[in-house]
Amino acid sequence: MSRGTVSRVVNDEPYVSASARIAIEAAIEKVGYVPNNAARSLVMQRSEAVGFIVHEPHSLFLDDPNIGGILLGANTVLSHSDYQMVSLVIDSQRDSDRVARYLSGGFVDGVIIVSARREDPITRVIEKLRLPAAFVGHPPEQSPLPFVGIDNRASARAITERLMQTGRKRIGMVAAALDRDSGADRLAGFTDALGDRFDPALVARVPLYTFTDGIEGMRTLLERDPLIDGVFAASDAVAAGALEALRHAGRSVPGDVGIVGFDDSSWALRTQPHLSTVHQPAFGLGERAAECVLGQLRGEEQPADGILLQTPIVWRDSA
Amino acid sequence: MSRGTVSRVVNDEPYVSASARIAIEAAIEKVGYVPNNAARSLVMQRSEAVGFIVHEPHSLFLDDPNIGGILLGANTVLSHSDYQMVSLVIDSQRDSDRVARYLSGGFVDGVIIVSARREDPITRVIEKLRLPAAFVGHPPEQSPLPFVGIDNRASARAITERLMQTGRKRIGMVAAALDRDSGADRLAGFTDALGDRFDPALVARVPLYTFTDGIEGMRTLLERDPLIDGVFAASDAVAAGALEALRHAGRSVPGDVGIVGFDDSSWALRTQPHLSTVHQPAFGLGERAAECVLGQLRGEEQPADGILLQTPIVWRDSA
DNA sequence: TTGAAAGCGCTAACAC
DNA sequence: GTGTTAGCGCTTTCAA
Repeated sequence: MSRGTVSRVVNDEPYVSASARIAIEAAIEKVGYVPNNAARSLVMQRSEAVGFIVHEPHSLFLDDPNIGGILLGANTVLSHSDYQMVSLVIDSQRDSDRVARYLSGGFVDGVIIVSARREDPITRVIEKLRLPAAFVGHPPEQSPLPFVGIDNRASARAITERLMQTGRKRIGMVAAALDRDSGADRLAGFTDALGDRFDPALVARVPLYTFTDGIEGMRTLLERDPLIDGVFAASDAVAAGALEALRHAGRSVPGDVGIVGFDDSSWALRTQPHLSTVHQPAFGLGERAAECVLGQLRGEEQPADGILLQTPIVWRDSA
Repeated sequence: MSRGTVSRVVNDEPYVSASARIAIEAAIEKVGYVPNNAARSLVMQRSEAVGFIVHEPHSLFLDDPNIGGILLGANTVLSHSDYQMVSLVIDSQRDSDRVARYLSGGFVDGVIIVSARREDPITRVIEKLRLPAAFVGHPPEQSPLPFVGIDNRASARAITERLMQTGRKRIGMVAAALDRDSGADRLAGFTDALGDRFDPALVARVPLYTFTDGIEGMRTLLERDPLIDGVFAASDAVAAGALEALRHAGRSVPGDVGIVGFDDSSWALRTQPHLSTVHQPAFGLGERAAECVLGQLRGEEQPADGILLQTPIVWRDSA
């Protein structure tokens, strides 16, 4: 039998006689033949795989409750269209360069990027290759690449307003990750909501969306104003940390202090009391990003502005 | 210039004149040339990539604090040797088949598997291809493949004994995931430690290592014996759930009840009080698994028995 | 319905 | 030092 006929059998194509098909299938079984995808993707010029790139520092990767949801959402959609999701973790410069090479190589037909950095070689490579892509969160500035995200500013504003409606007088914020769009936008939304009542002294700035930074930030706030009675924490993890600090300081929640978070992650139900927070649709973000890449792969034009998903407020017991 | 010379330049090989090198580099820049890895890996017969396969149901994937650590540990080692880690998530039969095809394709030179299932097509493919592999946790039965893990049984026994030493009289366990080796082994270790004092009625069985199952299990235990004063929870997440149930029941910890967990995950420091638990070296497991695969890639023979890592007890405030 | 042949983009061996 | 050539394992015409 010739290579051509075998290829037809393997790919379930027509124009193969039943006898030949059976003979070849038997032979495949006997020899333990497995097709080589590298060769196939070389000639087909596609790999049927989509990259999922996570660019987070160690500590954050472990702490971030959204990444898992985004990943699962993306995988669900990709899997449904029979694409293999391959996720690539970047946590060093070396990783970054290697992933850039990997993408260049035709190992993936498209890519989903979670939390890209400015000046990332990855972004340049994607633009140069014209690789179908979708960013989750904000795309790098000036980049014409499509993205799916949430409106951090409006969401932060909405939950802060809700907190104000509970009658709190001195409302502060533990602002985190101000070097990133999400962090800066959440602070902006907080400022929007407070308007004239905004007091810069009641904003504690911490580097990351983590539990420990939450403790730290809340301590600072308590030192600056012991009478503080409302807090917007930049994320649920931060809120959980703040709760811990408050407990140590002997303040009750929501009695003495009302506190709200952001993400509606698994943290929200683990704290005591449960957190009032903004729901972040992690799974949905992953799904939409995957659909966006798949759409481009099919040659459909995508909306240039990006897609923003809804972020309902979930009101529980912490405020 | 010929293809050969260009290839030499791209791969930084000797025997290229300075002038040619410069001319070619300029041309590469000008044309925006990017090498095609699929073609390279076809001729080289290797891809410089190692697969990281996670086979967990949705809910567990999000809740399991170890996976992130294992992943990061593996990536660190792989990255250091300039291998690309590509992680593949399986959460459906369809995923499983597709990953099996992916592995067959020469897209990866080796593979690390976290929590494989028996009768998984993945395992068969790996054996058939003789793909260098390492399992994290227990390998499937009868499989000669190397693995790295911990001694769940001995660790469970050790922490239970420690709990007994605090003078508790009625010690129970919230046992989870008994369909998996880790879950079954932890229960066995608990039984070992108690010896004659073991009372089957004081074991609550729940399906998963989750917070909610922890609540459930603890409730059951409380119903069966309201005077229970010591609990070994099969994981920290389970312990956190148990703590929640205890709080609702008005029991103090460690006053009325002493409780210990397993994993030493981020849960352990988020609960109130902090958990006494068994440290699971997630990062180290990932590192060793990666080293094991890399070793095979270099042609070194690996220990057939598997590697067990140490699991020190971390004693805090919950018991 | 099948076989033969070309070629995907690259590396490696060998000649020049 | 550099060009030439022969594949890597597959799909895809095109002829038979």
